[in-house]
Amino acid sequence: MTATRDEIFKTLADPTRRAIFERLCREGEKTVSVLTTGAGVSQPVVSKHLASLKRAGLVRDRADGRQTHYSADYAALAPLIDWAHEMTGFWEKKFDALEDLLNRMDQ
Amino acid sequence: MTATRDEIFKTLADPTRRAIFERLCREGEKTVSVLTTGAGVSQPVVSKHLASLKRAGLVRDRADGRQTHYSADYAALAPLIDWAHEMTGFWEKKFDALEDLLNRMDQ
DNA sequence: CTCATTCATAGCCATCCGGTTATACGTCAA
DNA sequence: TTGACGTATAACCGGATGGCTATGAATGAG
Repeated sequence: MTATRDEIFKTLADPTRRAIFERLCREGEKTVSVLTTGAGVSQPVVSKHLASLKRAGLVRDRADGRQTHYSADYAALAPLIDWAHEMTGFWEKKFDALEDLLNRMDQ
Repeated sequence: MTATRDEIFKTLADPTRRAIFERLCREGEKTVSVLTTGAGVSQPVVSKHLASLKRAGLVRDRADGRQTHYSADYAALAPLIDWAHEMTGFWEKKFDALEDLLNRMDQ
């Protein structure tokens, strides 16, 4: 369930897979056949990528007769955003420390 | 120079490489030999990862005698953050659209 | 029932990639 | 100059992975 940061990064690293996820984000719920048109790869490949995305918690699937509807799970991006903000946060800390130092030197 | 989003994702996908970047973010500038201690891999591997990070614009290097100092370039994370926010943004738009629809049905 | 449709899985292959050791290159010390 | 040190590169290897085709499984249509 709780996808690791590593899984999320690895899953989004592939351009084809990221494009599928991006399309689900932009256009909402889509079936596999619809996603296959315009994906540039065969249907089995799309299914495999969707399975990866699901494993990483990035998409949900909903069975409906013989077709499966996939949709993006936006909340799954939170760990990625948090990590990035944490990393840039270290920079701000250093900047603050420098500022403090300069202020102290000023006095 | 301007690293593509794909390069950034691919570069950060590897755990070892991401750990090196993370350490540079947390602890600031470090030499290759220092980074090698605790990296869990050999020095050539660290050098190769640093070259990848540099290619993606995630780190800078500074030559100093026979050692090379590497440091994180925090600004390089911006495309990643922007992309993630854009993706979640589509969700908010849909939410707003739903809200609008409900409001209109209410009238 | 029969056949088409939709999707997932299996099996295969080529390529990529992260790891290794060996080595070359440049720099500082003696 | 000689040798030790720090780093980058070369050559190589095994495993992971993204693509394909073929096929199976389940459902809907006729």
